[in-house]
Amino acid sequence: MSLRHALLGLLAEGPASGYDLTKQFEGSLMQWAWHTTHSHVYPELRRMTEDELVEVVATASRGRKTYGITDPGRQELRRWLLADPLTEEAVRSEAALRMFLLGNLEPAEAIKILQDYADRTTQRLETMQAQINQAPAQWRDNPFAVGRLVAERGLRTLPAVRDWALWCIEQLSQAQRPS
Amino acid sequence: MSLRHALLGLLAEGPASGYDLTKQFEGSLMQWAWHTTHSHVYPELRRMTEDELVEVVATASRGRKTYGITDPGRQELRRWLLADPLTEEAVRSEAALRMFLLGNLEPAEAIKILQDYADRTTQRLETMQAQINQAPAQWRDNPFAVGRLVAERGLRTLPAVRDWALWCIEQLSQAQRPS
DNA sequence: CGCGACATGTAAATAGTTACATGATTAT
DNA sequence: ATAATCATGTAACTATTTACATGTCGCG
Repeated sequence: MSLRHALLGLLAEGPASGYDLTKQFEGSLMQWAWHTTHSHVYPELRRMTEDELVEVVATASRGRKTYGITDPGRQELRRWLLADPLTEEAVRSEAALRMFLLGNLEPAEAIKILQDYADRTTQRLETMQAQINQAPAQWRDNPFAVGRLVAERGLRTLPAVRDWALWCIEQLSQAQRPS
Repeated sequence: MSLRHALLGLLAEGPASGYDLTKQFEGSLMQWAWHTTHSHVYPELRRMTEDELVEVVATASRGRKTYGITDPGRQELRRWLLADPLTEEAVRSEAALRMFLLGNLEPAEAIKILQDYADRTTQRLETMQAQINQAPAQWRDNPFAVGRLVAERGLRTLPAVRDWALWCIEQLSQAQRPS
């Protein structure tokens, strides 16, 4: 139930509406840590209100409801952040799965997919770098800022991923497919 | 519905039972590409049989049923592997999410979590390296072997992840937390 | 004969996606 | 006025997890 903690974490920075929170997911969170949609966010906020982890602190036009984190909410966030050492991430990546099964294609087909992947990885890296450069120094120079550390993670892992894809292409080009 | 394709991909290598397939997930697939449990595998195999993507090719003692991929199954696997360029992975990583929200803890607490994470990453890298070294050369030297390319991905991304965690620790140690 | 690994399943609950549905406000 | 964006929700479906449940075979 990590959506709940993601929302608590964002609300710990300050009050926000379901709409705002959804936008934050679409911004950076989605790319690096967690993905969701408004259809899941709204009901979850309602349940969290029932559980008294958040509360409606303001209502505005267009039915906008601003939520704030409560004390029990902060406690729960802290509890979760400090909980058991991250038991190893039950990874679920469609990209990795395809890579796993690439041997089922002809070398030329596999190479094309890897090349696309490498290209898109390079683009993603460039976009990230640009985003970081354009961000206010206040965020860029503050390791406590939400998402700052995770952004750096992208800068450091994407090149490794790209190099891996290029290495794969080399291997597949040289190899004769064994029967 | 990638579990279906994961199963097709594994069955493309040769017939196997639900039990065998679950074990394969617990082995390498789980760590890098996809995670599942037998409770999901068995019903999915039944549905895939109904859809004629796989068929029972043998039954043995203890109720063991060996499944084989059918021609439509191979077609579907191929279709999926060649489908639309991997639209960017809707990431969902509890580890990354915690990192995202680490700013909510005291620096010392955050540093401890990052240090644990770095340590576990190092261990994981060592384990992987050992696994690859111990694997038969037949697998190690064949880029078409199932999981061979993905294993290499681990070797190349884990050091970047570890270095990232260490970098974070440095940042947090130096920084004064802004109000 | 008893234990561990083999082997398969179902049921109940939770989580997540996609499609449907509605309406208000703001800028052009 | 009309389009874009703001803003919220529900419904139906699919996927996933956890717990329950059962029984077999081979080895010591």
